[in-house]
Amino acid sequence: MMDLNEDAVAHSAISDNCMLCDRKAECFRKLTKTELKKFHDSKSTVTYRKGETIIKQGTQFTHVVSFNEGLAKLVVEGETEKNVMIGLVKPSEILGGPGMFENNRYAFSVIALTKSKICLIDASIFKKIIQTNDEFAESFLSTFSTRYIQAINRLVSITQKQMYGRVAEALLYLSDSIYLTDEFNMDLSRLELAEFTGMSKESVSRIFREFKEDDLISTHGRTIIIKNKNRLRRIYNLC
DNA sequence: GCATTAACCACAG
DNA sequence: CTGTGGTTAATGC
Repeated sequence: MMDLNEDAVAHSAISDNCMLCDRKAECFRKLTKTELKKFHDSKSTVTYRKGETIIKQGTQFTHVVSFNEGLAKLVVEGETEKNVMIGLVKPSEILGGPGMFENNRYAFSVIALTKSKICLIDASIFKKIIQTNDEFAESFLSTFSTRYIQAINRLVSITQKQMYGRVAEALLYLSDSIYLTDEFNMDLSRLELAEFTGMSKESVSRIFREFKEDDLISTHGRTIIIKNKNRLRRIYNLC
């Protein structure tokens, strides 16, 4: 697994050449030179700005996405105006998902939260290599499964936990799985935190205020400092 | 009944 | 977009 600390970022390189690129998703490291060249010859590299839609739910499944730089949210668009956020996406992960084998439509949307760089890979070539290279297939299945489990966990949290537990969960997720530090710049708006926790944005605000009053966290602008992670964990487990 | 949980609304910054 | 206060409805002692 690649980490996000400054050193790693500074020393890793996105290359236009797939063979040299340090940022490609894990499964591509299992490929032979010939296979990798097939991807290289057909891929396109794209940069998205904050707020741009990288994958739109419901559209034709034409490409698999290698997410190589930035931060994005993975959301399911429901019947109402509100989205449900399954989780965040950071480098380097392969994004495709269930639609590729099911109805040939993307099952969710992916939206950039910061400037992001990705590679678009032809889905038919991707599927072909899944059939011929089992190590590649297994590696892909592994990240696929991680998302699947995450989606199930979101479902359980949103239906069974109460608000304090869900906000604590969001903070722990950001700190432990995304930013890998207890002090970070919050890239999610209150509305997006509401999408993640399945709450109203007002309730998110209220609980943030209470967490600040209880000295569990502090904020300076968009910076969040987690001051008492053990108590947050307790709240997550109990509520 | 009364307390708790949490969404919706209105409004100010 | 963010934060607050008031209102309201459902659920649980």
